[in-house]
Amino acid sequence: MAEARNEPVRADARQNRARIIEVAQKAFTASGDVSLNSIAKMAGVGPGTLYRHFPTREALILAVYRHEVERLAAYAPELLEDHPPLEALRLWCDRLAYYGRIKHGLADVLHALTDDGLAGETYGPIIGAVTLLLRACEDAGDIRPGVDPDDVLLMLGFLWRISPGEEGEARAARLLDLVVDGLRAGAPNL
Amino acid sequence: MAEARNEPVRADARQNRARIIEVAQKAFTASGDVSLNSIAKMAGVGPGTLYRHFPTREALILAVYRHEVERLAAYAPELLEDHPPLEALRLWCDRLAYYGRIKHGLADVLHALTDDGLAGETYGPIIGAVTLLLRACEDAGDIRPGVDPDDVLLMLGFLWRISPGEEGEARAARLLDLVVDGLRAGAPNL
DNA sequence: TTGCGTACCGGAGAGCTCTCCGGTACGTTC
DNA sequence: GAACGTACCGGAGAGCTCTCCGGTACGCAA
Repeated sequence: MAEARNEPVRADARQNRARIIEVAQKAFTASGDVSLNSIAKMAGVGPGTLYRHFPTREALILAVYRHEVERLAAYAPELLEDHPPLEALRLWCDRLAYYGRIKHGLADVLHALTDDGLAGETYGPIIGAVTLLLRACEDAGDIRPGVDPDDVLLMLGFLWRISPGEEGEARAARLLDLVVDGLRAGAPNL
Repeated sequence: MAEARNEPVRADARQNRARIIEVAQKAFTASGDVSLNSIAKMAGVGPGTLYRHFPTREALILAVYRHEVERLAAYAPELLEDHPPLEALRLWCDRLAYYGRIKHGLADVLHALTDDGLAGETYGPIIGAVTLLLRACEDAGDIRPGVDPDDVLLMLGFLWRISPGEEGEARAARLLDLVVDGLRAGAPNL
């Protein structure tokens, strides 16, 4: 169970690694078939550097994916500091939706990787984030008690199936309103 | 159900296609990561020709695989013409074993393709071949009646797990003797 | 601060994938 | 058998992947 993430020792190496991931994220979401060469150039490093950090294309994609998940999970506590719980929940869902639509573009590549322990690595942090938000909402009395994080994610499953674009944005927002409204404390049913 | 195999119209094109498959088969079984360039060169055609017939590496591998299966299935009736049924069965099993060990080398690549309707395309012809051989043996009274082709293939499953090489050959032959002996008419048990 | 060991950088380059297109020769028609 | 349309060939080449290695500068110790 030793979490063997290969974080470099030297500061410049860590910076390079982070910059590559950042650039790769934008590049990959724009189009799936970007050359690793061009990503290296955009990140201001040589091909050799990129390939030392990420030996294969898959490795880079995986790193981007992991990074996204981590940021998404870390976003929940940040939101709770600056917003009332229910609003934080709603904002977080917006971002989850955005993330879902983005990931949709990478789905082809990602699909080949899901054999690994990727699913667990993904849903763990995400469920943690949802749990945190729900508990805050419950404590504030904003939503009905006893809402299960898993249920929320289940309901939010549709976000993954909305394709990116102008229209998708609007549609996701509309459906999210419905879901969040349904969770509210004053909601009629049940 | 329209079998849309893209057989070329012109004779030279068909020859080229066949030669490429033949060369690719040898090349792939020798090592999985042969360059398509070198295969084209070995087949005496330009890269352009190879890529027109097989747009991607996967397509070529798939074609090789299909070709092998077809030849294996066609081998059964050939054997029955030249040999007594039980001997034919045994010879066919030898070849199945050989094929199984070869395919073992391609397993990595093949694994990614098994999502398609490949399984059906494989086992259909193979089961047909086994059925043919078993019926001939039954008619000749060489084996006990009521042997199911599926059962035979099931028993022969171990062939796929024997790795290629000198030692593997001998081992496969020994185990095959056991199985075929078990099928015989005069066998004691049951 | 200076000096040292080494982790790390990044460009040159070999080799591959895949495309484009002028030329060739196959099959057909008369 | 001769002439024609086109299916097909195959090499040149652009661009990519991945490696190797001399050089750089980071972290550390004194």
